[in-house]
This record gives sequence, C-alpha cells and structure tokens, in this order.
Amino acid sequence: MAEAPSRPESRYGTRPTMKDVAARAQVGLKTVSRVVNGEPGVTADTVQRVQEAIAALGFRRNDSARLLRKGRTASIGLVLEDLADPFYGPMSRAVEETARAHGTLLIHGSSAALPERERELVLALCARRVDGLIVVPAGDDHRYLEPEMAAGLATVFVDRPPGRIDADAVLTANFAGARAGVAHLIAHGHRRIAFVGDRPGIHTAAERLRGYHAAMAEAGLAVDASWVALGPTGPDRVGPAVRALLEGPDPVTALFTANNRITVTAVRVLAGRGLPVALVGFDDFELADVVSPAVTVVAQDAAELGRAAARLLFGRLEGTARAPERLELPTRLIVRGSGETPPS
Amino acid sequence: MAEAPSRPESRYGTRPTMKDVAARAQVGLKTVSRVVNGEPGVTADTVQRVQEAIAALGFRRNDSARLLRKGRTASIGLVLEDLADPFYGPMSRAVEETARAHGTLLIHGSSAALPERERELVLALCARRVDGLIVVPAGDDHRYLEPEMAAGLATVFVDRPPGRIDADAVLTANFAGARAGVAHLIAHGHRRIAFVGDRPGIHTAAERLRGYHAAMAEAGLAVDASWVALGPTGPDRVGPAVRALLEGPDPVTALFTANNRITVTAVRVLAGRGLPVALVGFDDFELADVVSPAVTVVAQDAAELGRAAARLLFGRLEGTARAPERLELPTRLIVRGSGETPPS
DNA sequence: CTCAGAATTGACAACGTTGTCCAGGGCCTA
DNA sequence: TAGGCCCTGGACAACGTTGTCAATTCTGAG
Repeated sequence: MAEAPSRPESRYGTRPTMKDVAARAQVGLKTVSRVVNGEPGVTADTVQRVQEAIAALGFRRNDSARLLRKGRTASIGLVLEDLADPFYGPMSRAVEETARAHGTLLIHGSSAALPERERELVLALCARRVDGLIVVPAGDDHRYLEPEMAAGLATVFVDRPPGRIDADAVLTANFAGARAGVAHLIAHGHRRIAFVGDRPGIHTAAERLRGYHAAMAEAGLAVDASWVALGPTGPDRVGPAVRALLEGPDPVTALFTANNRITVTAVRVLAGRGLPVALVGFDDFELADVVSPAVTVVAQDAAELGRAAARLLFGRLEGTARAPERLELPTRLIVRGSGETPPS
Repeated sequence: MAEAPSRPESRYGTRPTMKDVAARAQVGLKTVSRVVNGEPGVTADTVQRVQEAIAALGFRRNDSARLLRKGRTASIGLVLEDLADPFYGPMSRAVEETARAHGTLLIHGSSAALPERERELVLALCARRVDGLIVVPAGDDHRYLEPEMAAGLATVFVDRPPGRIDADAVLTANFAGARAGVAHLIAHGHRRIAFVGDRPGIHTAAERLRGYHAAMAEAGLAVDASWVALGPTGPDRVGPAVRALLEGPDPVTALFTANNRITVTAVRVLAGRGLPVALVGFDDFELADVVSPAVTVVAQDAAELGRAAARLLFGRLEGTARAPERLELPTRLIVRGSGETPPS
C-alpha cells in the first residue's frame, strides 16, 4: 500500500520551499534561510549556489509562514462603512500610505453601516492576528473587543467614538463645526434655518445636530420642530424632505445639510428651482466650487483623519502602553457663495 | 541556568492557544480543535468543558496558523492606482462584496501609478500567498508574474490589459466608447473637436485616442495636431491645455475629455467663461447632472468592472484550468446637455 | 605541526493549527 | 462471556519558516 502524505489540496500548486532549495543547492535548510534574509555568515560561494537554486526553482519565501514564526503579521485592518463613499477614499489612502511606510499591509473591510457586519469583520481580522485595527464604528457597543485589546491588539477608532469601551479615537470637531456653519447662516441674516441630517443614533449626526441647536440658541432663535429632518441619507428620503422644508406655508430660508450625501441631494433639488435658498453643508465635495451657486461648506479633512489614526496606531504598536487618547480635528469653513445668499 | 525558550517578542501579548485550552479543559489538543471547528465525534459533555475553557481564557483561533496548515490564505489582493480616485471606490467595493460572499478577505494596495511600486506590492502579496490577485496595471511588463502564475496564482487584470503575458482581463470598450462620444459631437455639427487625454503610454488613453481618430476619419474630418493635448491629468497641465485650445486664433468648438479628472478640470475652466463650448467626457462623475450645462458623458460601469473581475477570479480559483479570457464591457452615452451645444 | 579561536554550517525545535491514525472503552450479538 | 464494532479521545506529524546551539571546517600563530 502506498503511503498517503497528508498534503492538503493546495491553492497554489506546489510551490518550492526552502527545503527544496536546500536539497537542490546541497545545503542545509537554515543556510537557505540565511541567504534569503541576507544574514551574515555565509561564504560568497555558498550564497551563489543557493541563489542559483532559488532562481532555478522560482522560489519565493512564504511570508505567512515567516510571520507565524515571528509572532506578528505585519498587517493592519481597516474597517469602514463603505469604500465607495468618496469621504472614505482619501482616508483609506492616508492609512495605506502610513502603513506602507511601516512595511505593513492593509486589509480592508466595509461594514455597510451594519453593526453585526462590523463585528464579524473585526473579529475575522482579529482571528488573522492583524497587528492593529482602525475602525469607523457602525455599532455602538464595542465590548466584544475587550478580550482582544486586553491581549494586546492596538485599536484606533476614527470619525466616531467607540461604544462602551475606552480606546484611542480620532474625531472631527462635529459640534463646533456645525455650530460655526449655522452661525454663518445666522450672520447672513437667516432666522428660519433647517437642519437636514442623518439618523440621530449616529454619533457624528447627533453632534452636528447639537451644534445646530447651540448656534440657534446662542442667537436667541427658537427652533421649530418641523425644521429638523433626520433619517437615512439616500436621495429617496432627503429629496422629499428638502422639498417639504421649502414648500410649506412658512418655508425656511436656509438649509444646513449635515453630510456630503445630503448636501449633494439638496444641491440637486435646489438646482431644479428658481428661488435662491441659502445652503451650508457639512463635508466638502468635488465640484462644490463649480455648481451654481458654489456651495459653502464646513470641511473636514478626511485624509488627516486617516493619517492621525494611523500615526496613533503605529505609535501604540511601537511604543509602550499609554492611556487611550482622543484627538479632535478642527473643521474649516469654506465660503463659496451658497451660504451668503440673503434670506428671501 | 534558567532555560530560555525561543519565544520571539510577540505583537499580541501572549494569547492563549489550543494547547492552553486543552490543558485547562483536561482534554487532548485535537479535541479542542474539533470543538472549535464544530466537527462531530465529541460528547456533549466534553464540548461543554472545552467551551467553558475557551470562554474563561478568551481564546480565539489563530487563522493565520490555520490557513498555513490548510495551504490557502482565504485572502485576495487588489492592487490599483489610487484608492482616493472616485473611479476606484465602486470597483473596490464590488470586489470586496464578492470576496465577502466567498469568505475571503481583501488586501489592498495602491501603486500610485508607479510600475515599480506595482511590482513591489504584487510581489509582497504573492509572498503572503494570497489565493488570487486583481490588478489594475501601472506598468506595461508583467513577466515578473510568470513564475507566480505558473505556480498556480490566479490573476485578473482590470481596466488595462496585462503587458507581455497572457492572462484574464476585464476591460472597458474604450475605443468604441470614445468613438461614439466623438461621433455624438460630430452629429451635433462640430468639426473642430479637441481631444484632451492622458499620457498615450497608458492603454486606456491610447484606445480612447484611437476612438477619437476613428470617429473623425469616419466623418471625413482632418485632425489638426494642435487639437490633441496629451499628458498628466492634473489641473496644472489640463487647465492651461484647455484654455490654449479655446483661445487660439482658430479655436475648437468642442472638447472630448478622456477621463473623469480631465473632464472635471475642463468643467471648471468652462464655468469661468461665457462662451458655450460643447463637451463630452469619458467617465461619469457625481454632479455631472447638476453643473451647468449638465455634462454629457461616455459612462463606464466601474462597479461592474470590479464584479466581473472578481467573478472571473473566483471562477478560476474554484474551477479547473482554462485559457485566459478577455472581457470587454460596453459604455453608455449619457446625454445631458453639454454634448448637444451647437458650434458657435 | 599543533592547537586555539573564529567562521561557517546544519540539526532540531518551535510558531499554532489540522490530518491521520491508533487505543481504549462501551455496547450489542451470538 | 467472548468477539466485533462503533464511538470518543489523544499522540504525532506536518504546513514553511526562524531561533538556538552544537558540530565542523578553516585560519593563523606559536
């Protein structure tokens, strides 16, 4: 009876291993390892023999095995809501850039804003033993990460704070930014200002709404409940909501739209109407300067959000333990025209 | 002398292993493995003991080790130019979605359009033994992948064909799309039509240019060399180039812009001028319908590009060997106004 | 020519998991 | 009660690499 070696069916045919190289070069396994890693203590002659064998066999070191032995994976995980959202592009890019500088690969996952999927993805990444994790939270309870972090997993939350655990976080000054944006509208004479925002369960949405209320209160303006429209950010909801705000018996004269998707839908609706309505949006977006009127926005720096998070993460990976840190990045009001339209 | 075990400094503290769980549950190592993987042949009693130990220690299976043993990594690599480019967002998203459906993680890398970096990234992914690879090529010589593919690495190229090797590819009908776009301008009475494009070394750019020439030739129109402006797609180059086309003694009456970045810059330039100039752009972009006039575009479906590539990749991973395939996805002319402006 | 010391090399275990296979115990049947 | 079978559980090797350490060879000085 022939013996049946326990080689499981492999994805990648049969790739040569160091053992194969060693056999071919008539050399010990460890010597091959030394050559591959450029370690000293191998004669030029041996190096050449090994390198010839490597070339002949088309050997490439298996980093998965290597990193298992080394006890780290040289990879970090990034979990966000949706890669297709233009807000996350520059953020991912910045994280990736920093990772690259640290010789680290980036594993990517989109939660589609579903807490369950966020959890699933994060735990899958933990199982892979990523060295660190950057998360844009979808859920509001991250206690499931406690054992992982206790075991040494570095984690940084971005854009929204972690829920029910203490951890590093990099946030935008949502409250202050929204307040400034609304105050800008007030300064240009508006009194009846609507707030079109995301579901209030989302931290950023709640903070921006708080900023709106603060600005109104500071100006001594009462807020009519009908001026605040919260809900999903798809055009299906936002389009009708904006139209309703403008078509009532006593319409608002200005809109504060609380994120880029909402702003873009509002711009579409406004473009289809004659009357000029003032508009300030949270988040900058491409072509904000080209539509007419150009859109005044409270801009946040998505790339800097990613860079800061990555910096924090690698700091934690390289340094010693320290207390969780919370960074808040300022926003920038970009005046372009739509926010300076006087009330009609 | 105390013995010094060869435990390398680990990234993640000391996480419990199956061995630890086995010790605590007073059970063999393999039994723990069976419980963790839900394999049959373990009494309910033993299962419970093991599960208690798992919970008590906060054990989580190390998938890196698992996959090393299994001979696959359940991950695929995606290398593209720049995650921050809005064109790649939907594409990545589609790839990720498909990967998710196959229980596979996505490792991401941006080449920044540098062939050297593409190679570096791709080879790093090969060293990790990703099961498959989706590449938007930056370079034009991919022979370095030959040994990898011979060893069984599934590879699919997207958006641009591979260079000097034979492999799966999913492309857009660049030639046909550009020809249709330019023909559209010709049908609306234009004779002096400029082409503003990317560096001609890039396959998509060359194909679109070829489409432009074909449409002009089919209409019996001669092309003045000064109408063709090729180069980097940054605003620094494109802005002046567009202005030059419109300000000569004998200016063009229409522009065909060969990708989204160029189109957006052109829109900016045109927005700053009185004269209406016809414009058709390759690639759709957000707010193309809102700027004025709304921009007529030759749209390609980035998400479908990603989906098709992922489908091809997983087909290859699951199926038997087959000859490399080349898919070409059609474009769609979206008429919005800017392309129907008559010549002035 | 001999021997110390340095340089080179390789055998072996370990990283954390899974596949193979065998041992032991319980149960049923004859 | 003996024999056979099934069920459960565990020992061991293997995945492909690196760390440790001992064995071997080489060098040069005395």
